[in-house]
Amino acid sequence: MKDVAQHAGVSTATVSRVLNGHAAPTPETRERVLAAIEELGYRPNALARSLRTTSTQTLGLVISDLLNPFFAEIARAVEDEARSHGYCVVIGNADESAEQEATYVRTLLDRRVDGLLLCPATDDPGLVREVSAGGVPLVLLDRTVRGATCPVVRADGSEALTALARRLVGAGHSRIGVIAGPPNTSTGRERTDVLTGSLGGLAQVVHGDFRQESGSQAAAKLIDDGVTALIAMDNLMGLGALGEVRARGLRIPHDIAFAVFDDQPWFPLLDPPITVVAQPTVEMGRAAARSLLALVEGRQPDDVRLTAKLVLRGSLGEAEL
Amino acid sequence: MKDVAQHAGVSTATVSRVLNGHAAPTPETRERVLAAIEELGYRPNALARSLRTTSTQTLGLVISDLLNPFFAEIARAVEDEARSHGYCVVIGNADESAEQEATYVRTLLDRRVDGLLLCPATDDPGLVREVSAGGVPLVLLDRTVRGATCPVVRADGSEALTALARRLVGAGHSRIGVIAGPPNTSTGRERTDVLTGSLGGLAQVVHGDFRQESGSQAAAKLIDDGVTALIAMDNLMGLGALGEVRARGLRIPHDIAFAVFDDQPWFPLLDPPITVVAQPTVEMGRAAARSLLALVEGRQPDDVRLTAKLVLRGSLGEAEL
DNA sequence: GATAGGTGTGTAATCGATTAACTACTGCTC
DNA sequence: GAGCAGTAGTTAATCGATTACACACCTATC
Repeated sequence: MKDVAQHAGVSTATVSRVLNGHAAPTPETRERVLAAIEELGYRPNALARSLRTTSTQTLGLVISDLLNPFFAEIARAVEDEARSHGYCVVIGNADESAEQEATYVRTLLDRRVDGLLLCPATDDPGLVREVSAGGVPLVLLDRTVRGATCPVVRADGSEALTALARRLVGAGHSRIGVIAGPPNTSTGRERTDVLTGSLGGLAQVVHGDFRQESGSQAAAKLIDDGVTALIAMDNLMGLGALGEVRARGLRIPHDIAFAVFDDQPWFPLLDPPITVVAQPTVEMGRAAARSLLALVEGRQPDDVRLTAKLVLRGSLGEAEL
Repeated sequence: MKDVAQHAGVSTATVSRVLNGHAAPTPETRERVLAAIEELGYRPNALARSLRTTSTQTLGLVISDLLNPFFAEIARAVEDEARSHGYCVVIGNADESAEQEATYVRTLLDRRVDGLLLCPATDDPGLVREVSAGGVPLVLLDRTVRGATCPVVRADGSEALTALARRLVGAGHSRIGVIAGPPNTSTGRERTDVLTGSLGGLAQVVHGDFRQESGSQAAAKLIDDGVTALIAMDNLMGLGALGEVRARGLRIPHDIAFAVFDDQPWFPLLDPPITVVAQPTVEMGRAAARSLLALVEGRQPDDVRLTAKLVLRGSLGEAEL
């Protein structure tokens, strides 16, 4: 910057003003400065700028698993929305580990992100409190924590799950296997509660960890127990469960009815196509980014609750008639 | 930091020394400083530190599309490897747009990432030159550019593709549809060249853009042209093509043979499971991160060329016998 | 007991921007 | 022509760390 100033025969203050479109400079001075910048190929140092202004134009996003297409899609949407507002997104991968999550959150805070988007790995409010105490804008995404005091953006699957349950019961299923998420995550617990609630005593629950492997194990156990329907509470566990079903040569929906919470582009390609509860992932991501940006700008956004929809495709068999 | 120093009755220099495990401080002083840090909940400002040290402990990763599981997996691997070396990764989404790619690269440079990992959207070397001119360590990933002078990490699919071609020809296919990537990307061109080379005049090529939609369109055109086999050059176009095949009620492999470059966890679940050329994505990501870190540390890593493998699963029909 | 060599800390410059406060100049009014 | 307003640009403090250099003190040595 000093070089540019010298080159243009002005002070660094003037260069800075030109750069930031500030009040003062004469068109003529402006030209000179811009020419010098061009000539020297000068680019301002964002670190120095941020240090001075205490704004990094950066949002942090900590998610559980980038490999999970659900989160990848969310990340993509967040990034899109943020960029359109001139913000960058730094993504942190927590790997469903509370410890790694905390590490990442702290790293991002150390780097002075302007705001933080968090898909908490557990419903323990400790980390959330820590962030709030630091005065950094925080929005929770997809999952919440106990006694959260910050805005939350999530999908509500109750209606869709209730409808799904009603159909299965109506079609005469009496042993229904639920591959649930971890009970210490809000989504894991809530979805399962809704489902078991509307299934009465017909539900048989096995908890997984939102990963493929746990899905196949849970499916194996439930099939051994003689369930006639399987519902996986997230797409990765669904993938695992599907593998197990195939491995045993069971036909969907003839031998077993099947549904997954969370849609994927390849579900319609299966034979039969898989019935799902589809979450509005892109909208969730965008809404979360918008809420966070509002918070960063000093406004107080409301919680956002988008509704998930039941998409019938045939894998439930006669329950869909 | 000043507060901590005051609290511990020392100077900021001493605090800094304690923080960085430097030579000097007495165990006793150390204790006092650490206690003060603890008490005040002090966390150092990474921006200030980076400004001073000119090291951000951050790598930049610019990829074409986070929604493409291939890149998501790579991103994940890069992040993993980087973290294990104490580095953060900032991910930028270029959306297969050269312009957005350039914007992102510049943003990352402005933020003084210690190194940059790039999956170039086109094979135009302009951007790469710009980065190199800035003296920032750069490694290309998956794709290269014309006359690249920096290390490149990629998968070599020639052998697998040649084997695939031989099988199809051997099984008597005489019109083979190739859904190719954009000709202005190195992967798009190379894979197609290898394939058409070994297919002699039997190949019929339609170019897509590595997205699902272009895959279905290309498939439609090729099927209309009467091909008896389809090969998609990336998983998203494969997804699109598969949709088109299904929509027309064609059976694989009976009516049409099918293969995809790039494996996905759900390919084995299709009926029949899809034959693929599997790239070692995780290894690519890790290798790229390692190469970049080597470069950052002043060493000169070699290019890395990992081999992709043909995985036969049944979607080629008699070509697999 | 003066000198040299070590050790542990403090002082202050520095990284590269932003910006409040100030100065210098121009032009206008009475 | 003195006074005032307004404009364009400069000077220097500041953000929060790191670190070269200086300093004070202690111990060995001759």
